[in-house]
Amino acid sequence: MTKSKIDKPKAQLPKGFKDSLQESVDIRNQIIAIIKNECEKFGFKNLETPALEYTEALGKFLPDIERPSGGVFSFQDEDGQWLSMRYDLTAPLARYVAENYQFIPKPFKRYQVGSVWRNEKPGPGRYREFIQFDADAIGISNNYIDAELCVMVAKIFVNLGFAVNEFKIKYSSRVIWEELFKKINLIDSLVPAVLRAVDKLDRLGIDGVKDLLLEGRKDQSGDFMKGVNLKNEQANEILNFISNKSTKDVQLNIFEEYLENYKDLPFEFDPTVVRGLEYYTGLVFEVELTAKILNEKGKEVVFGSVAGGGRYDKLIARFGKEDVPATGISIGVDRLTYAIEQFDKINSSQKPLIVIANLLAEKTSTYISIAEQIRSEGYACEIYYGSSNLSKQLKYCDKRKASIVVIIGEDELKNNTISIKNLNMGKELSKNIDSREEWKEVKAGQLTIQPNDLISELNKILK
RNA sequence: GCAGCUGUAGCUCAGUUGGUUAGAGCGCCUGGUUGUGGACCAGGAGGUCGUCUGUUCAAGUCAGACCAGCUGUACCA
Repeated sequence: MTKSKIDKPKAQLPKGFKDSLQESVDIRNQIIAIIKNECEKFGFKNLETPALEYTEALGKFLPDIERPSGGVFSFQDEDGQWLSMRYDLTAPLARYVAENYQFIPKPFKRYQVGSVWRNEKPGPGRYREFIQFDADAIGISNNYIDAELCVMVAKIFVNLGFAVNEFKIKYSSRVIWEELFKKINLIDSLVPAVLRAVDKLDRLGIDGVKDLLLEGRKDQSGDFMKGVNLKNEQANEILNFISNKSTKDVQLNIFEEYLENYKDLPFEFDPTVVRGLEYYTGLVFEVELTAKILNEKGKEVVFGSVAGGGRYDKLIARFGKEDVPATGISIGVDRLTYAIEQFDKINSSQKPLIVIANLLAEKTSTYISIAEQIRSEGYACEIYYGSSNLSKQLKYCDKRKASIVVIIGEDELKNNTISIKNLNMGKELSKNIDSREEWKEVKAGQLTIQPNDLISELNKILK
C-alpha cells in the first residue's frame, strides 16, 4: 500500500528560519571578515562561547521577570538542568567574565560573531535565527573607550563601502534622562514605559510619542494602545527635552572630546536614542543607514538600526561580583548583508565554473586530465557524469550558471581540437536569433581551438 | 499578545444568484532535436478548494468554530 499523501512529512522550513545560497553566504563571509579585521586593528581578540548556556545564567539578566524564559528556546538535559540557546552574545560574555574573572587580562577586549536564537514572532527581515557581531570592552570606565568603539564601528561601515552620508551614528546617554526624570518627579516604575515611548519617535513622530506619554494611541488597524498617563507638564518637559538637544552630562562631554579627532565621521547627538534594553547605564549609541531600503516586493521600508550598543556597568555584578565597568557594540550581520546586497556594495567572489561535457564514455580519462589542468589554473571545473545528450547537458550548465562548457566529442577527436562554448556570450547573441535552425547553425558563443591553447583561451574569456 | 485582512495547482490568480468531471498564465517534465542553451510547436504530471461541523436534493461558493498566512501594533534580552 502506498502511504496517503497526508501521512507524509511536509518538506517545510520552520517559520522564522531561512536557507542561504552560496552568493548570500559568500557576501556575508566577506562582511564578517571586514568587521573582524577592523576589530583586530583596535586590539580586540576573538572569543567563542557555545550556543547553549544554562537558562539560569542567561535568565538572571532577563529584565522581564514575568516570563523569565519567554522568547528563548529552552529544554532540559538528562539531569533535569534547563539549557537555553543564547539570545545574544552579551549575556554569555558576562557569564564568561564572571566565571573567569581572576584569569583574564583586564581590561578585556573581545569580539565574537555567531548565530543567536529568539523564539518569537518572525516578521519581515526579522528571523528566529540570526547572526550577531559583538565587540565589548570590560574593565574600562573611561568614556574614551565608548567613543573609540563608535569610531571603530564607523570605520567598519566605511570599509564595507558606505559613504559617510549613507549612514549615521547617533548617541545619547541614559544619565541625562535620569536627571530629567528626577526633575519632573517621575516615579521609577514609569521610567521604562516612558523610554519605550521616546524610542518610537522615528516611527511615530512627535505627536505619536505625545499620545503614548498621555492617554494612548490607535494603530492603523484601529487597535488601541494604552499610554503612560503622565501629567501634561511632565509630557511637555519631555517633548521639550527631545527637541532642544542641549542637555549634556560629564560622560557625554568626555565622549565628544574624543570624537573631536574624527570630524570626518558622521556622529550626531540625539537624546531620543535610548535603546529598549534595561541594562544600559550610561552612553548608548546606534548606527542607522540613511539610504532607502526596499523589501522583497520593492516597497520602501523603515529599516531601523543595523548596529547598536552602550555602557552596561552593572551587568556582570549580577553574578554576585562587584560592579565591573563594561561597554560594547553589537552589529546585526544579516540585516547588514541584506542592505549591502541591495546596494551592490560587495559582490560575490564566486569562481567561474567550467563544465566538461560528457559525450564519449571511453574518453573519461581525457576529460579528467583536462579538468585537472583547468583546476590547477584556479578555476572551478566539473565533468558532467550523466548520460544525457548535449542539449540536456547545456541546459544543466545554464541552470548551474556555468561560464564555459568544454566540448570534446567525435568531431573534435577526429580533428584533434577542443570546442569551448562561452555561455554568457551565447546568451547575448541569442537575442538576435529567432529561428531554431539558425540558432543551431551559428553555435552561439562557440569556438574551436587547438588543445594546447585551452588555458590561454579560457584566461582570455574569464579575465 | 491585541487588531484588521486573506486562505482554490510549485507561484500569481479566475471561478457568475449554491448546480455535472474546478480553470488560466507562469514554472516543471516529455517529445519535436539521441552534437548545441534561448524562442517556437505538441503533449504530460500536478488539487482532500486551509481544517472541522452545520444548512441544503446539491457547497470552492452560505453559516459557525478552529488553524495558518499577511499587515499594523505591543513585547523584544
